[in-house]
Amino acid sequence: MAATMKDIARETGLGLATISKYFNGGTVKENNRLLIEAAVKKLHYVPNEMARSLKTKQSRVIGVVIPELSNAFITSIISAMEDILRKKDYAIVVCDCRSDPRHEKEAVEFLLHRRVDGLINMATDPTGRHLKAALDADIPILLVDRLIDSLRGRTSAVVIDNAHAAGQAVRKLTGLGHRKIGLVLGSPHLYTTNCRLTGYLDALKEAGIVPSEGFIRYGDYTLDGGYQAVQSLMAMEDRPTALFVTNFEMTLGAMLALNQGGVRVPEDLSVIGFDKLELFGAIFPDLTLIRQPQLSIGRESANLMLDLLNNRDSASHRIVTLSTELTEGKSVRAFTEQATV
Amino acid sequence: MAATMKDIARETGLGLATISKYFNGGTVKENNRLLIEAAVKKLHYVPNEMARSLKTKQSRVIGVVIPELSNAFITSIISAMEDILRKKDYAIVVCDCRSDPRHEKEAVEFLLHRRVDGLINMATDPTGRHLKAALDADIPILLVDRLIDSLRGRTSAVVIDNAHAAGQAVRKLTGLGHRKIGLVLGSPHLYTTNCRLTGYLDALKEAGIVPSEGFIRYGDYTLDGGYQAVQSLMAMEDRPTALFVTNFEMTLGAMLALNQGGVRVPEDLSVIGFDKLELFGAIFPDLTLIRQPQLSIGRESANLMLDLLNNRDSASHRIVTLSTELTEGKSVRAFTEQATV
DNA sequence: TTGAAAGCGCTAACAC
DNA sequence: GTGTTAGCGCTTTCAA
Repeated sequence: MAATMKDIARETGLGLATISKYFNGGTVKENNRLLIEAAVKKLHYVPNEMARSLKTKQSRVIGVVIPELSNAFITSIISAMEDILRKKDYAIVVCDCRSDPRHEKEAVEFLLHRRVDGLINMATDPTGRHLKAALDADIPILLVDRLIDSLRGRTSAVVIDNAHAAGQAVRKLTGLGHRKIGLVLGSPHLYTTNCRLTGYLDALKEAGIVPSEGFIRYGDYTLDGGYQAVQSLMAMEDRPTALFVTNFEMTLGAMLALNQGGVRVPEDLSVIGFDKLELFGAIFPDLTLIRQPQLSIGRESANLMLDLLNNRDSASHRIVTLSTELTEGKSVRAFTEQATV
Repeated sequence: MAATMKDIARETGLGLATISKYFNGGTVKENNRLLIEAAVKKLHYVPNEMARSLKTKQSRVIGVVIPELSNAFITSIISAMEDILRKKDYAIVVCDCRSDPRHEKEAVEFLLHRRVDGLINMATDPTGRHLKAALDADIPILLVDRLIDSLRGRTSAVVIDNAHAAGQAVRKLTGLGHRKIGLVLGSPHLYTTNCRLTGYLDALKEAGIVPSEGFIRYGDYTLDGGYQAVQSLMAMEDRPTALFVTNFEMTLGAMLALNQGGVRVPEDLSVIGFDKLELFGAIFPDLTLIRQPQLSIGRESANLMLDLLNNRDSASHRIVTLSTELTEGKSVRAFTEQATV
């Protein structure tokens, strides 16, 4: 059905090689150029990228495996990546593995069959087993947001400085005199969870505060999890005077729990949230929060991948660490005795 | 580098065809099966989907062109689609055109080069010009959420009954005695905007109410647009007693404007919103709203596309219209004189 | 500048 | 059941 280069060769009376050269930016006699262009129009010729890929051994496709597509943090990163990659004529095929390691592994294999030139992964499986096949295939792998210990040196990565981010928040709070600081973390064992916990503990230590297990909750990075965590935190007899919540959804959940529980922010409780996504600003405009640079994460990832693709030989794996920012709002105030009433 | 079928043929001493048959589910002698499997393991053989595509003239890729990836309504549809498509071994490559018709056209061409087997499009360009090339290429096209008049009969589609949806909302309101009903629409000329407007007008007519231009606002389907629209609506001297907002983001914006403006819902104003997305339920749990079945939209789309792919011959284009649901909340009450104070 | 020809990795007749 | 072979649409030497 569809016209091929052969068709346009016949139509123009030229050889295949000439047509090919024309499409690849080679020099062709003016006259022949016109001929070719006319034939292309006439026959609705569309180059077949698959055939080309077979020959060049480059699919110009990057596989992207993520835990969840319906997550604003993730989609904003992907948008930024796609922008850059598509400009370089790379397509991305996104696989949402629903935070299921089994699906994740299948997704990687699926993409490998399709001969993606590279793989970008926001890993669900912290062991990195799902990437074994990709490692074998020797294509560049880029981890985003979450590092995998066992793969150190074998992949590149773009992450934020999680420990520092948590430290920023907690130091802000201790600086204001708070000593009982609640922490709402994501699922245990997740890379970001651990890092943020470390940052929290370090900052407390700095301030000479002995951490209390009771102030630490795991909220699964979900709205509901954050809601529950904060409810239980507020139900303590000796409850925290300040709170640091470590992702977007949980911060939302936390605020809802506080609103519903009649806890005033910052009068009764100082709160620092996480991730300034669009919706957020609108809903809780005055929240103090730690902002991750999603745009930069996406851009850096795309550029790093492009780099990796162009320097296949060198084992040039890098870890890019982006820093976060503390956005001042009005949800934090200095600790005073009365505040805890 | 990567092993090919030839390699595993050599390794096993079998013929190419046998290997191929093995991979395509043909019957192979038990002994040879074992041989092949061993060789696959040993050589890390991974089938090359591109070569296969070249031969079979099927890429098993569906292109998806959407206006915006960072939109929860859209991503929830895509997730549902991907689930089904991937089970049938189809990949989707998603292109986010940022609501820009030029990008949209480029995206379609980009996908056509890659020889996608089908195209799913939530159209930005209402003229449908961007799909011309795809029509020429004679691949199945499926419109989602937005119909394109000029393409009637040449594409399939999955949409909701927009007019009915708006009617449901407005009838609810008129049934409760409201006669001054504000309407916040998306961008003018968009398919859904028009349909929803029609539904609104029809329902008013039914109730014997003469529509007032002043009660109709265009909010661009954005949070900000909704916010502005509602602010201006509330600033009217003779303001509406009820409000229907026609998408998720704008409903959010509307609620924020109302909260900030000190307008009580439903005491001062009855409100019906749109799209029950996860976050929403948590933030405004008691909102009465029109719910679109995103999951079904995604599933129907995937299944319809699969169908189209399998019945290439028949001109079996269909439009599937899904219905919406009115979810009762507490943001609506009967009109009383005092209410408008 | 142009053309002929080989081959990328696979499938699908067809013959054995 | 299995092997031989001819392409799929393109790129890329190599000669002309």
